[in-house]
Amino acid sequence: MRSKAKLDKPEAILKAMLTLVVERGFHNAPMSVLAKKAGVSVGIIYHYFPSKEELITAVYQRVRSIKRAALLEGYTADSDPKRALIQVWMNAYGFYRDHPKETRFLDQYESSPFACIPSPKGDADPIPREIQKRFRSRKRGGILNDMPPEVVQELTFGLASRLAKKPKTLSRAALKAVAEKIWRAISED
Amino acid sequence: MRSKAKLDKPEAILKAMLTLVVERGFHNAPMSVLAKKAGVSVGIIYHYFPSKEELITAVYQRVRSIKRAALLEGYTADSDPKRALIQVWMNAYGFYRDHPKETRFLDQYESSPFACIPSPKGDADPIPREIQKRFRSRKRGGILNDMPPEVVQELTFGLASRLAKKPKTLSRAALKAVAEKIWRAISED
Amino acid sequence: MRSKAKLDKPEAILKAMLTLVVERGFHNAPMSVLAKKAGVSVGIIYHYFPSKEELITAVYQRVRSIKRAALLEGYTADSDPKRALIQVWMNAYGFYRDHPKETRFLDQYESSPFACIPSPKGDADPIPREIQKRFRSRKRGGILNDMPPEVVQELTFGLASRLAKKPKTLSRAALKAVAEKIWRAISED
Amino acid sequence: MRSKAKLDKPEAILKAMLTLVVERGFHNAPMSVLAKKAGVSVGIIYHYFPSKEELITAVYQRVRSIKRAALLEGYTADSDPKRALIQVWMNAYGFYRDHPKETRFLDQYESSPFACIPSPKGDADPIPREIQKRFRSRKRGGILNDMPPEVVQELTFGLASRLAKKPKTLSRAALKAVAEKIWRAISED
DNA sequence: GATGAATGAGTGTTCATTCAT
DNA sequence: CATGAATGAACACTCATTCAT
Repeated sequence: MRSKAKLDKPEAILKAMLTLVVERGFHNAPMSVLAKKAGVSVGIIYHYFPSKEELITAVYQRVRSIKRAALLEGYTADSDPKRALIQVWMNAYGFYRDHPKETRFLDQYESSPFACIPSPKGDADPIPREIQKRFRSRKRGGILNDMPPEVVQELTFGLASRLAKKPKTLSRAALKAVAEKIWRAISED
Repeated sequence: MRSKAKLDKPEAILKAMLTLVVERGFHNAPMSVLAKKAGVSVGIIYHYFPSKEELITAVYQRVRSIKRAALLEGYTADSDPKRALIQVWMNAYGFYRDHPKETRFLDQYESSPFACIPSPKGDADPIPREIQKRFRSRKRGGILNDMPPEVVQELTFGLASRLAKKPKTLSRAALKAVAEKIWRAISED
Repeated sequence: MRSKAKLDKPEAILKAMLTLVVERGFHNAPMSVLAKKAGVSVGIIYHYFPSKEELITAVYQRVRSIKRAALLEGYTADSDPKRALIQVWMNAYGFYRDHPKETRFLDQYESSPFACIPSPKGDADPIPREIQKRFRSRKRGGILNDMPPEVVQELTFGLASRLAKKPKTLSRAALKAVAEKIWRAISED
Repeated sequence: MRSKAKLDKPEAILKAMLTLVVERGFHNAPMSVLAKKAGVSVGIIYHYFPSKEELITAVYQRVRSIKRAALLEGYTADSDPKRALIQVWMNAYGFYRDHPKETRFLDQYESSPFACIPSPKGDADPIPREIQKRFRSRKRGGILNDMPPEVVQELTFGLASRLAKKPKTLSRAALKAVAEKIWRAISED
């Protein structure tokens, strides 16, 4: 049994690429630098990932799934809708706040011509189905008012994402206050 | 008097670069391709712009100033605040809707590590001073409630920008309705 | 008027590649070495040739056309058939003897998996039409006996090519003698 | 006793390399692909062969000895010279016809700069001594006319080799006819 | 014997930039 | 002003070879 911690190379490579892209952009992230940063040889990167492009896509998918998990933390289907919404909203803000690298990476990836084709069905930032179903307009069996769903999504997750990127950190109280306002805007007629 | 306005080469270069970057990303926008697209020689580009990087920065600044003008269209300092806000809000949505290339360029530029150092003071999407002054919390001599200014900005321009990028175009009526909600959220206590 | 001899770069590149391939083989003929040998930069090679593969193909086509011209030197349609054949035969031997590099290149190219697809119609070593027509079996309006045309071609050009590659140079007399034998073999019944 | 003759790994490696080189050329025949094709690991190849180059040389030597055996099949020292020659000639044609991969390999190997140094004395396609001795000019104690031995070899084995590569298969009768002509050319004065 | 992860020098190719014309 | 041939450092990627297991 090796106690050598068995450096997980693909893992190290993904992490190093995330950092590198955030620091220097897709271009300016040469494989040679990546290798050095990850503490591996150039060759081995190609053992685990078929190309730079696919490696970056892999980073993207990894980050997305981490994010998804973070958003849903503590969420239960049976809780009070308002509480649930606020919970997820705070999760979102927290994620972006606590994972600036992941956030910057997502932004960069999603606003580059890369991302256009590969994710045709999923939204760029999809709320998992279950939540989507619940937070619908009353007309359609949900609990919200008639605002278009795009607007709702932007008022919630989109807003959390953008606020989290601002240099100023909002206090827990301020966040709650905003969340309340948002809740009113999307639930009251 | 030459009517060949086409001979404005710097102009042609800037336009071509905008398109190229949107289509192919910063990388994958070689100067040789740019030259062809702009109908000029490679050499002349360097006559007008000292480097690729500065050329891209020039495109960025151009686009920003166009955008700024668009946002303020029809705005007058003496109009009713609510009307004014809604006016600007609609301008913003309209700009993003009608200038998808410019919008994509801005996104790409601002989420790339490029932008980090050069514009340290200016916000990524600043509302011109005059407006900023007016739309402040009542506490600070403005007309809004106590929400932090970042939140206000995101609820207005940020929201307009994100909605404009969605595939679905919102009707004038829907937009108005959203604008009303937003107004309430940022002005009522 | 430049007396600088205006080094013809594509020309220099083709020549250098011919030599390089003969000396070291397709593999082991790196573009960097080629550039040095041709006295140009790596980049300029790609200005004139889209890829290494196409460059090699260009060398091939060039060599083939030089060879063709050499084979036909001194040939006239109205001369005595036997004299004509012997003339061309001697030309062939002479070409291979005097152009060992070109010969080696052709061999290497034509026996590599490269060549398989690109020249589907032309034979690997086609005698120009006009000659082909003339040297046919009597049955088909020519002057030769019934040997299959493949055999005839191999007994003439093929043989010349192989003999020319042997280390020993054959005397003019010996060549004539062989040519006579061949003539008999393909013309007498 | 294991009937799994397949376990002969060196054998499998040699065979796989032969095929690989024919299909893709010396370059483009990576060891990793070879390993997969031969059903072995990369490491084990280096257990049996010191390097790629020596492995290819081993393939070459193997093919040559197979070919030699094929050429001599049915040959006996005491048979009629003309019959013997025709026999060997037909063997040669048959070998090339029936072993296209081996033939292509030999061609490729012998026309590459590989082959130049290692086999300086042996001809590219040597007739075993015994036969060489027999088929000499009468002057030198043999049975042929005065043609240089290179010519004789090319008129016999060389010709067979080239004809066998042509797409058209020659009938047994046609082959016999050609063989007769050749016999005359090299034996009659 | 046997494996295949790991290495890193080497390859073909691109592209920002320069400069003779 | 204007051109585009020319440069060469830098890049993504390959592959013969090694070696810990």
